[in-house]
Amino acid sequence: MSHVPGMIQSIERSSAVLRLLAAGEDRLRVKEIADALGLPKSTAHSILRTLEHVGFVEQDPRTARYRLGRGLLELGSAGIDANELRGRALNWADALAARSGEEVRLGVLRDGEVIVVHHVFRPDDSAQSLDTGVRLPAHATALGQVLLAHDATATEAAVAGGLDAYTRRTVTDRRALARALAETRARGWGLSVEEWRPGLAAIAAPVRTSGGLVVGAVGIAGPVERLTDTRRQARPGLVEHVVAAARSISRDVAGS
Amino acid sequence: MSHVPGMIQSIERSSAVLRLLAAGEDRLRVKEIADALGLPKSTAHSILRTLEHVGFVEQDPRTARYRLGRGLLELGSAGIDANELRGRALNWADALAARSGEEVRLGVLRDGEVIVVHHVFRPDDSAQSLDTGVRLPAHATALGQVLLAHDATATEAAVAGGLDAYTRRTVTDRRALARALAETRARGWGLSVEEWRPGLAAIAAPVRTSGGLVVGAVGIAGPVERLTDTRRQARPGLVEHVVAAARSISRDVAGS
DNA sequence: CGGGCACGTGCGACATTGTCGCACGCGAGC
DNA sequence: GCTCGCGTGCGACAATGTCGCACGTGCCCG
Repeated sequence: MSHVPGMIQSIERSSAVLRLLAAGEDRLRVKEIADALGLPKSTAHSILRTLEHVGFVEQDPRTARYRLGRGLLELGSAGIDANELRGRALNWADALAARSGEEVRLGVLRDGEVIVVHHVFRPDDSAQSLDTGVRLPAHATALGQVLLAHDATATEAAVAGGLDAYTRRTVTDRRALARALAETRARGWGLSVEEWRPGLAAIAAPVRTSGGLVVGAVGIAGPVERLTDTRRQARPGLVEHVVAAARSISRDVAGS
Repeated sequence: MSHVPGMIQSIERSSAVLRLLAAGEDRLRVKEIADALGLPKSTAHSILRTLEHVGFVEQDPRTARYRLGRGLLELGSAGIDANELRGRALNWADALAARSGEEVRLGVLRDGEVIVVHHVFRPDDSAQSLDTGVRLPAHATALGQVLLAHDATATEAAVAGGLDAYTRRTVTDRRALARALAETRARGWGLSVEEWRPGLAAIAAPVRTSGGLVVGAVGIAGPVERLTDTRRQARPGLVEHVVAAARSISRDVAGS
């Protein structure tokens, strides 16, 4: 563990810990980190405890292994919060509802659930209730699947907490969820067909910062027969509207 | 400046400095950082000097202002390096060359330039030279513009270092470059028409980690009349191939 | 089932290190 | 030219980081 006189040794050591965790795919234990850096176990533990406290490192309670924390990863994005996200998304969400003819939701991931931070009614006069502030299960909704697709930590927590069934089509199997999330990442948008409510489908796409981090998702929801074709695949025109709206919001967020 | 007993105070302070620099768009001076955190100027300076030494902070020598450093931003990309990126991209790049009928390049941003880490020849028998290892100007190439579009620090450095003209169509104006990069971000791929070499055009798309960070770009290059239509816009079929290849590579990177 | 071992955690003594006042040089503004 | 504000670095010393040790937990093996 190299130290240059005149530099603050404990800060040098903490940066070495962060680099070590970033360099490998495996999570590491206190002992492994201490050995790798040539530090006594107690010293390494003190550093990790502090890094955990400031959010730069996270420890899996089951395995006691450490990895980089969300607080560090978020340093690359300009700390955009839910209020700012809504402010940036307002007009685009209205436009999306008008174009798609469906209701629109904007959501963020908090404590393993989707929080709806903005909701636009379907443009017709049907009976609708305002959803803003509502929490939705991440694994059973298109918004949630888009957000989970780019947040491995939250996905693990969701799987560990159990994947509840809301309909007989809800994805409740860990491997099936992983497949759905991989597909969502690959095509750039998510689809949920009767996983949350019978008869309802939803399409969602990620909102990103200029650094590319996913900080929210925007989507439409409506009856299955309107959102999907006879093979229960998303209708391309609607996908295009959702993806375009997500991009527009992302552009606004990036300019902030 | 809050301190919790039992935590290493100097590490807490260094994390507060990093968060402060991440929170605002402006670079900050020693004095401003010290005042914002309620620390004596000398203490703040010691922390910044160490953070600079470990690469987590950089100081502009002309203005003495500090910003987050590349060493910190690279921690978020899970230490994926150029070799691993090439390994993940090999087969997809071959497939892209076959589908598009054009040559393919995979690039990463290093020291303000694009380094070609992988190059696939055009499937015909025309004369071609291997480009692997070559450095290309970031602002004048589609690969580079995609990478700059997601790296504000590198963009500023490029602008500060001067935007050289390679053809009469190269973007050399700061504002024009910002517009091109915003457009690249918004549509999810980049286009360069005779900006690097007369008669040549290129289309590129970003390769991302599972967290959404852009760690490379993949693209095709060929004669203008083949890559663009009569209005010098990218041909949609080719865009589709490039974007699909970037997604496939991203999926492989995310699974690593 | 019991014992041994490895590990993570936390306490506390004390040596070392981080803190921070001060001085100086530089640049900008008047 | 003078003044002021700032960044930088030196060095005294108080505070803090270091780290050995003890303990509890979980796992493995006989």
